[in-house]
Amino acid sequence: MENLTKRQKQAQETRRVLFENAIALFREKGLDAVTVEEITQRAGTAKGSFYTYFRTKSDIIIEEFRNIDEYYRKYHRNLKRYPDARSRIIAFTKAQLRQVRDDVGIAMLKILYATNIVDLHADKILINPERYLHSLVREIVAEGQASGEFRTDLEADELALLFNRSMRSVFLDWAISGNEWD
Amino acid sequence: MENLTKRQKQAQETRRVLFENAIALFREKGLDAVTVEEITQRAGTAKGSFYTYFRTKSDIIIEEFRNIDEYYRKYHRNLKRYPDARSRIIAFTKAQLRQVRDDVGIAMLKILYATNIVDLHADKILINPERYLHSLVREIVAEGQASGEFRTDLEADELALLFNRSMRSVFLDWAISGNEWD
DNA sequence: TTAAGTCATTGACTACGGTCAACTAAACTG
DNA sequence: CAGTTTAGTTGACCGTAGTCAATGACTTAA
Repeated sequence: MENLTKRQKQAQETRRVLFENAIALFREKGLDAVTVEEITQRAGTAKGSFYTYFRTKSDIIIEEFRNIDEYYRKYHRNLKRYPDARSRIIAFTKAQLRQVRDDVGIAMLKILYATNIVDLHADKILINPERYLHSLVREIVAEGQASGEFRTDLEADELALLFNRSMRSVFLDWAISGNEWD
Repeated sequence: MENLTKRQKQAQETRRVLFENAIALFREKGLDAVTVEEITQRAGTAKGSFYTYFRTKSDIIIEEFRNIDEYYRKYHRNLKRYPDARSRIIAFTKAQLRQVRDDVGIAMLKILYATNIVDLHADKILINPERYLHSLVREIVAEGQASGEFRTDLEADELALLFNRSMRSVFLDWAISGNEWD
């Protein structure tokens, strides 16, 4: 962190300022109501600089979302309190629903799904099995299979994929409808 | 159809010509590579006219998709050949997968999902339970419940919703990934 | 027939996302 | 240290989606 040249430090700082102003503005007014020019003005840079650090306006959202795996890492410890795989997966499901509803929010959810669908070059973070989220679910599933709680006619990987896909479908419906909740 | 004034007939014709040229161009080059100006030029109208009849460029896709319920209406008759609800729902699932893969295509699928998520004012055709698709599935489910093939601890409506949501999640993953298929 | 009213049509215009050649200051090099 | 290279920054510029005030052909009513 400290063996950076003055130039690199400044570049990092520019990036940081752009990112933070962008997030703040998006939270205030939503992605569509914020222009890139507005972001760069508030950050005190030129419009072009934004595109030095981010491919598109919605890249900001993807980047913010990437931080969210942190949440799951923390939550992981919590799970040990539950005695069996069944109650763990239920607790996890509830936590995920709560987290998406309250922390991520519908605006960000919409942008995430839309960007992942439309943008050919975006990193497909929603379906990427490298994500911590996936290995966490896979782990619970494998435990459940070992203890005989879950079916074993499918690989743990595959079962975890199906589980995550189900969650995605719930979020998709929520993103489309824009209200109702269970 | 025939008690229209000359003006109304012409308006309808303008709309038709715009729609057909738009669809043709989208099939040739894809939504993003086609400009609205290009569509209106080929249709022999001014750009503004496009927006008299369609709210946005992608509205065309939504309108085209609405015709697709026709497919399910036709398919419905086909289902009587299958003896029980279980084989019917399996046949229907296969038909739907095939139809989306071959007839709808990934490009249109992407636009459909993205528009339904992003556009607040778009009609939410994907999750609208008024669609023929929904009542078809609901019917098969109800039959299966009556014959004891399917669980009855959930309403037929609810089970049909879950079924359709599952299908959507498969299509969503396909739309995001842009390739692999099972 | 004619005058008033309506509404499809038009294209110049705005606004915004994204590009890129020029600029400049920092970083190397000898 | 001066000369050269590198890379972060800039803002004028481009292309396109979507808007809207003006137009005039069609409709209606008298």
